[in-house]
Amino acid sequence: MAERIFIGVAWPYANGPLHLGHLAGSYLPADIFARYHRIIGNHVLMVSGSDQHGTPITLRAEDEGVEPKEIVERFHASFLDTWEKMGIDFDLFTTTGTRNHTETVQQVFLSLLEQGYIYKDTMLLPYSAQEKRFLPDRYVEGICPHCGHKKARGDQCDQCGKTLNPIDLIEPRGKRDGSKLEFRESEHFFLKLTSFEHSLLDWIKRQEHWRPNVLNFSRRFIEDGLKDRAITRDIEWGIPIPLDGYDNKRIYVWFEAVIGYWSAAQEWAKNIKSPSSWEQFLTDPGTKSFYFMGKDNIPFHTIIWPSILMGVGSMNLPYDVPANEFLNLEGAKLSTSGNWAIWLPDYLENFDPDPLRYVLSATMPETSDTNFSWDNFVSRNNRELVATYGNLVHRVLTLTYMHFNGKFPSPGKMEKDDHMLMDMLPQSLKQAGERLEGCKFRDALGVAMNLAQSANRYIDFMAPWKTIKTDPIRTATTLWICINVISCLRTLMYPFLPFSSQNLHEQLGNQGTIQDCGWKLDTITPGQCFPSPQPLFKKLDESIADHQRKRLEEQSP
RNA sequence: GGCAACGUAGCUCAGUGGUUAGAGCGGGCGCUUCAUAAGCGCUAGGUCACAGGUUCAAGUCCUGUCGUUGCCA
Repeated sequence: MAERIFIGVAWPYANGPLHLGHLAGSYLPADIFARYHRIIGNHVLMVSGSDQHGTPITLRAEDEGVEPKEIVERFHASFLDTWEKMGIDFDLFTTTGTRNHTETVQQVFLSLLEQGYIYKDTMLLPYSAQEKRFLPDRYVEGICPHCGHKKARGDQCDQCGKTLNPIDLIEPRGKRDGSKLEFRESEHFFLKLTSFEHSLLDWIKRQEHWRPNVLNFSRRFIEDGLKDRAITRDIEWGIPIPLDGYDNKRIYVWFEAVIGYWSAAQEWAKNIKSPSSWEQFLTDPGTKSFYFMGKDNIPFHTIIWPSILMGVGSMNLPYDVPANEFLNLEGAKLSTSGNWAIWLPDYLENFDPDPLRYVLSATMPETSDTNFSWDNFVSRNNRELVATYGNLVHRVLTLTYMHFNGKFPSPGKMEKDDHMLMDMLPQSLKQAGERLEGCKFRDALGVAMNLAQSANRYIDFMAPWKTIKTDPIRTATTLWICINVISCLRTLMYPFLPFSSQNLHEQLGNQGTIQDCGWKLDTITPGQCFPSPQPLFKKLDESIADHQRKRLEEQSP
């Protein structure tokens, strides 16, 4: 029976283009997972959207002298383009800038307020008499109390790396005009996380299928004692508080963005003209929900979002939160501000999507931080994608095309070696399926590559290019089996390599989409025609690695 | 500074307390010629960060040190 699977993916800030870290950490694993569930016949709803609020966006807008709206529209368009070219197939990728999202957030806010899960209190905040307003943490500058750095920001010191509050700074000043700041009381709304402590802990202790890092981190986080957190700020760019008298304040992003999962599901339901169908995905206890993100985002999905859901009531809590660790680049941390990143729009101008999907899947930071290097990219493309998988397909299809006139042959009597390889096909589908369901993506890809290798061994041993001279029936059997392997690989690789799998699907003489074929072996029909074979992947010259690495070093200051 | 993790072959990464620690790539040697000079076999390569401890048995569990990462103060 078909299951329902809800997939929420972290919302990227619309203040710059997407890079490799976004893809490896969140969007690629989510897409692989979604494609697998769709091809086995489950009902999938995968949503996300661009996060249009938050100070990084207002800062960039001020730097460029434009309205925040202009920034977010530019990058939202860029995101949509990247998803399409990269093959990240959302059911909906919306934004936090929709009226629907504002209404949903405000309803949740009021619901929690009525139930006493949100309350009012005052905080001491930096106030600029010059600008006549409270300043966000990042607009405050001063001397770091730890290392004496003169230009520490209100949220963090870049020299010693410590996180700060504006009130910690010595001689705090406004970042833009350098004016002296005072601290004034400001009224704000707080989310009463303390009231969810017990139910959260009970719930988390039962999530034994979670990744150890996610589970341990979340459990300790709660056991150390939760603190109520302010969910409003003195800013003008964001979602208004749905009460009179708070015109200069907005709901803060970390509360509002996670509610996007809900508003996106509603928007999707409206789009398909079935406005209540979101409920099946978010409230039906039979639906499993998965949230994909990087490790920096864990507490928002294992503590804050579940608290909101518990507070609202009758909502599904996350079934799994398979957060990834981080991807490094050429041995160093990715840095957006330092321009140490591979930007996806730039990548896509020079390369195909599947090689990157392959390399990132093979080195996905599932259990610890991993490293991406251009050397490794070129090497894995050439040695694994092209040589092991692509070349297997090409050698089998060209041999068959040559000797059997572009038609699949009829097999003769099957021997022991034939059965051994054929038996691997359903086994591989089963094994890879289990690993995909458990979010072990590297392992699942390994199952597919292992099958390709076994087929290479088999064809070498059988040497159909020799037997064709003496035993056409033996040759027909060998190639018929190899084509079945290829047909199976087309399915196994589909979640990882959707473009080349569809290509192979067509090279095998099929119509329609591979997704409609299901997660099973389509045994080859003898006599079926197929077109003249074309290589699935391009071999890359090794100088490309040097060239790209130099480009990276030059772009980084 | 507190919490959570990570540290394994030249490189990228696996490894549930239980033989002699694995895979792929790269290196060396050989075979093959259908295929994008692709494929296959054999082989070398390790103080499992370091130091203690628990155990019949530790890469795995515990303590400390060093290094890296994330969250928090």
